[in-house]
Amino acid sequence: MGTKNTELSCGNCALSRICLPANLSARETRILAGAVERGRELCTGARLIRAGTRMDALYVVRSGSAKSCGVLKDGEEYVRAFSLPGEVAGLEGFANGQHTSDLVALEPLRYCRIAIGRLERMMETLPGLRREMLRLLGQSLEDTQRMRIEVSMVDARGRLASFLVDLSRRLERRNLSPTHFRLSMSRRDIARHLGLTLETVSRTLGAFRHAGWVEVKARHIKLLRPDALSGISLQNSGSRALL
Amino acid sequence: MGTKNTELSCGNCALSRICLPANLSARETRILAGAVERGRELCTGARLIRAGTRMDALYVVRSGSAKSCGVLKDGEEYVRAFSLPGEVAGLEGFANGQHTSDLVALEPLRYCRIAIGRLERMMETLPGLRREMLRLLGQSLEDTQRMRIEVSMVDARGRLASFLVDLSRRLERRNLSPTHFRLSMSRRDIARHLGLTLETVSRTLGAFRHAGWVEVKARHIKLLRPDALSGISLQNSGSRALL
DNA sequence: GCTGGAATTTGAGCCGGATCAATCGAGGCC
DNA sequence: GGCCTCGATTGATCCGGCTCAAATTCCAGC
Repeated sequence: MGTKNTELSCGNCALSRICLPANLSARETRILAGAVERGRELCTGARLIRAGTRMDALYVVRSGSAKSCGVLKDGEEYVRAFSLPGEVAGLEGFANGQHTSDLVALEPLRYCRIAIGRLERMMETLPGLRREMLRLLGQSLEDTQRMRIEVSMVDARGRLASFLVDLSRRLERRNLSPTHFRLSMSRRDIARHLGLTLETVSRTLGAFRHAGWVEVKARHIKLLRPDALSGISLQNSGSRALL
Repeated sequence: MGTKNTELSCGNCALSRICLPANLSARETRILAGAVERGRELCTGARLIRAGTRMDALYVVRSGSAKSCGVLKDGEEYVRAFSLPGEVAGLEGFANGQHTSDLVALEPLRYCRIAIGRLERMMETLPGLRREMLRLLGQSLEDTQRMRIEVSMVDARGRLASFLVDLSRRLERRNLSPTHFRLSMSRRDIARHLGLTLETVSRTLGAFRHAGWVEVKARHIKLLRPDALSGISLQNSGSRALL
C-alpha cells in the first residue's frame, strides 16, 4: 500500500491547492499526508461508500467522479451530490457515525482515504486542520442549503443552468476548461439530482442548444454563453451572491 | 451582562440535554458554560443574524423560535430553516466567516451566544467539544441533504406531512407535546420553506383535516394520526430511515 | 365589544413539467 | 465493420400545483 509514500504525499499532489490541505501550513500538510492512504483504482459503478455502514474514513476524489445516491422507500433513486477531484465525500457521516448514502464511481476513480480516528487525533494538535474541517463542513452545509432553496423555487431552466454553471466553476478551480467538458453522469442522474425527469433535462438542454447557449454532443458539452446561463440561474455572475 | 452567571450556566439549563453540551462531560460543560453569553429578549421580527455580516458567534435558541431567511435576486423570499429551542443557528457561516441569511425571531426570543474565537480556542483542549461540533455540522448537513431530496422529489402532501412530523419530533425531544402545538410561522413561511405557495399549504392542510389526520384552528394544530402523516412522508415511521 | 387590516381559506382556470410512447444515436463487443 | 443494447431525443397528452380572485377568519388596537 504505502510504497514510496513521499511521491504520493499531499505536498506535491496536483490537487493540493483545492483539496483538504489547501489552507494548511507546510508542517500541517506534512503531518496530514502521513495519515492519508491512497486507494486503488475503482471501475465505473463500484461503490466506495455503502449506506448503512460505519463511517470510518473520509474520502477525497483524486481523479474521476462519483455520485452520492440511494433509493427512496418508493424505489425511486435519488442523487444527493456529485463529487469531483479534490472534493471530500462522506461528511454527512459525522451526524451519527454512519453513512446514509452510497458513493458510486461514475467513471474509473482514484481516491484518497483518511481514517476518522487519525483525523480526530490530528485535530487535537493542528489548529489549521480544525479550522479547515469546520470550513469544509460549513461550506457543504451552505452549498446544500442554497441548492435546497434553488430546487424548490426555481424552474427547470434555472436549475439546469445553475447546475452547469456550478460544474463549470468547480472544473475551473482545478484548472480544467470551464467551458468545454464531459458530463460523466447520465441525463437520468442529472434529473434525479435536480428533481426533474430525464426527458425534461434533455428537452431543456435542447432549448439551451437552440438558443445558442451551449453545444451538446452526447456527453460532451461546450458552454457558448455562460453569461446567459448565469443570468437565469440564481447565483449572481459577478460580485457576491445574493442567496 | 454576566451577572450571576452560575444560575444561567449550561449545567442546570433546561435545554442542556438537547443543546450543544448534550454529549459533553461535566467538566467540559462547565468550561463551555463559561464562554456562553446570554442575550436579552428579542421581540417578534427582530433580526438576530444579518446576512452579509461577519460570523463572530454561534447562537442557540433558548425560548421562542426563528426562521433563517433571505431574498432571492428576483425579490422572492426564501426560508432555509426554522430554529427551535436548543437548536444552534448560524453554522453555515463557517463556510467563509460570513452569514448568508438573516435569522429572524418568529415570536419573542431568548437566546445564548458563543463567540467563535472562544469556541475555537476551547476546541483545542476539549475533545468532546470537537466531536460535538463535527456531529452538529454533520447532522445539519445530513438533514439539509435529506430535505433537499424531499423537496425535489415529493409532492405537496408528502412535503407538508414530513414538515409536521419533523416538527413533532423536534418538539418531543424537548419534552413538549408532539401532537398538540402552535405553528409559530405563517403559512407563507411554511410555503417558502417547502417550495410551495401559501394557497397549496392551506389547501393541503385542509385535506389533512378532512381526512381526519389533523385538527387545525388558526396556528394551533393537533396531530390526530401522526402514523398516517409519517406514512406519506419519506421518513420511515419506525426503524431506521431509508433515505 | 367593535373595527380595520392582515392572514387564511376557498374557488376557477391555466401551465410547466410529468407521463407514456416511439424513434434515434452512440459506444461496446464480437 | 456491423450488430446490439442502453442512453438520449422528440412528440402527445395529462395533471398537480400555481396564479388570479374573492370571501372569511383572526387578532390588535381602540
